[in-house]
Order: sequence, then structure tokens, then C-alpha cells
Amino acid sequence: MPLQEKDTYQEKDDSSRINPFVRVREDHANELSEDYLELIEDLIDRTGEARTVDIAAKLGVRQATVTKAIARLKREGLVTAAPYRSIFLTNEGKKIASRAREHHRTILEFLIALGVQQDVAEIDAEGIEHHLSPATLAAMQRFIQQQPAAA
Amino acid sequence: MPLQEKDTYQEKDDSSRINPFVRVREDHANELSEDYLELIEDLIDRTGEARTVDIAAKLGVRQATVTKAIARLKREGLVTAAPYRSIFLTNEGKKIASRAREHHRTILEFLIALGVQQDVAEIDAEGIEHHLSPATLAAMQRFIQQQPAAA
DNA sequence: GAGGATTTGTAGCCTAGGCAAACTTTGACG
DNA sequence: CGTCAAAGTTTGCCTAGGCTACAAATCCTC
Ligand SMILES: [Mn+2]
Ligand SMILES: [Mn+2]
Ligand SMILES: [Mn+2]
Ligand SMILES: [Mn+2]
Repeated sequence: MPLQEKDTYQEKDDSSRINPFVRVREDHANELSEDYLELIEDLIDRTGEARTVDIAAKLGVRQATVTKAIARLKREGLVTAAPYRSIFLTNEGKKIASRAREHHRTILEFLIALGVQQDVAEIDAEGIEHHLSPATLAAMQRFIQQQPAAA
Repeated sequence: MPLQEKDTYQEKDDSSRINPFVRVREDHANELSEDYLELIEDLIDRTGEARTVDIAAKLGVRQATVTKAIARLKREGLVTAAPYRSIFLTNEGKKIASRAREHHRTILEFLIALGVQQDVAEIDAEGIEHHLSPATLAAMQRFIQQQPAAA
């Protein structure tokens, strides 16, 4: 029995650790969920409820797109929603949302500490937040701490 | 005549500047091209030619996927390729490849200067390289310069 | 409490980017 | 040369995530 039949078999679990491109594709598969959940939590905190129309406006997509995405999140057990009613996070959804928000905040603070203008930092943070390993986030944290809030 | 008919019309040109999520979707539309072109240039430099089988191995996808992607790049005028022969970059393709490689290198150096371990930095760089504005890249450059190659 | 604007949902379409399976071409080598 | 394994392509399939157009429900407002 051969030790490697790599030609046709693709590792599923730790290929992400050895191939950066595979890792990026995996990141992207989680990206939408994270953005939706973070945004839903935000809307609930700030306006009392998360409505399809507001999510669509924030994300810059059509409402039909949001409806479809919500159906998927429901399937995955991350949100609950009754037809024509607003959207709520499950406990699992809340966990992901909080983690996403934290990452987002860390990265934003980091970029600003690095000297990037606020509005540019906001934009870049939204993209890179899904691609950073714990180690890199930790390094960013250290950097923020070292910078004593420059004037 | 109303000043805004925003309800049905979506800005195309500068919406990217005002909505981070739209900007991220645009980034992702360019991501594959950039990665392919950078990789093709790399293979040519290091092995003399860019072959489907090697591109597939590097990206962690099947050869059929690469063939399809190359067809798209050809359509876009970024590569040339005859059937069953290896792949070459057009001038336009070379420009994009070089810019991508430069960004990649800057980000990698930056992460390492920040204290991230080499292999983790390699992985994270591959994801975030497509999401950074010129301003942020410039800030990273400055940071690298300030750090006098820590031991 | 009826009407109508707003919001939500459904149906159908499209493209990008994956895959497997089968076929074709190439080229190394006996 | 002829063979045949390796490389490349084609075909057909799938899912995610966009969109429009239209239908249905909700909920202001009078
Ligand atoms: Mn994001
Ligand atoms: Mn990305
Ligand atoms: Mn990349
Ligand atoms: Mn790269």
C-alpha cells in the first residue's frame, strides 16, 4: 500500500496550513457569514432590530440578495428569522459576531496607530479582517499597546 | 427633476470609495487574476516556463480549473497561450504581475518586521495583499524603513 | 379599517470558480 | 519508430452570490 496517493487526493483538514491559496479560499467561504453576523449585531445594538432593508443598504446589495443569504445563515443555525419579521442571532451566531467585531476593532485601531487615515483604515479593515491568523492579530495588539495613543 | 433616484440606481465608479463592502467585492474580482499572473511570472523566472500542471499544484486546484482560468486571462488580454503549450504574459499582464509581486513583498516584509513568524506571514500576506490601499502600503513601507532589520 | 407606500419574499436568470470523467496531444524512451 | 504515461483540454455538473421583475405582506396614515 502506497504511502502517497496525492495525485488524486486533496487533504481537507490541514491543507490550509500548508497552502496559502487554499487557506484564502477557505477564508472567503466564511467571509460573508462573518460580515452579515457582525452587521446584524450592530444594527440590533444601535437601532433595536436588524431588518432586511437596512442590511442591504449597508452591504450595497439588493434586498433579494440579503433574503437569500439569510436563508443560508438560518440553515447553518447562525440566525433565526420568521417571514416578514426582523432577524436575530443564535448563540452560535453571537459568538461569531463578537469575535468578528473584536478582530475588526483590533485591525482598525492598528491601522490608525500605524498612521493610516481613519476613512482609509475603515475600508481596508473590512477586507483584511478575514485573512489574519491569531499570531498576526496578537502582533497587532502588541503594537497598539506600545504606541501610547499618538497625538 | 429629483436630485436623487438612489433607490434603484447604484453608483458604479465611486461607490467603492464610500462603501467598504462594495470595495471588498471589487477586490475579490481582481484577486484571481493577480494571483495567477504573479505565479506565472514566478514560474517563468524560476523554471523557464509556466505550465498548467505546476500552476494547479501551486494553487491547490485541478488542472481543469487552471485551463478555464487561463482562457479568461487570455480573453482579458493578460496572457497568451497556444493549446498544449506553456503560458506567457502580455505586457499588460506583466505590469499587473510586477505590481502584485511588489505588494506581496512589501506586506510580507512588513509582517515580519512586526514580529510575525515567517511561515504565518507568508500565509496571511497572500490573503490581505488584495485589500490594501496605496496609503496603507505606504504606511507599511515607512514602518519597514524605520525598523533597522531587527536581529 | 381602507388605501397605498414600503418592506419582504419568490422565481428565474447570470457569472465565477470549483470539481470529476473522458478525451486528445505531447514527448520520452526502449 | 511505436508505445504509453504524463500533460492538457473538453464537457458537463455544482454551489455561491449577485441581479431583475413581480407578488405578497406589513404597517402608516388618514
Ligand atoms: Mn469584512
Ligand atoms: Mn479577501
Ligand atoms: Mn493572493
Ligand atoms: Mn501573492
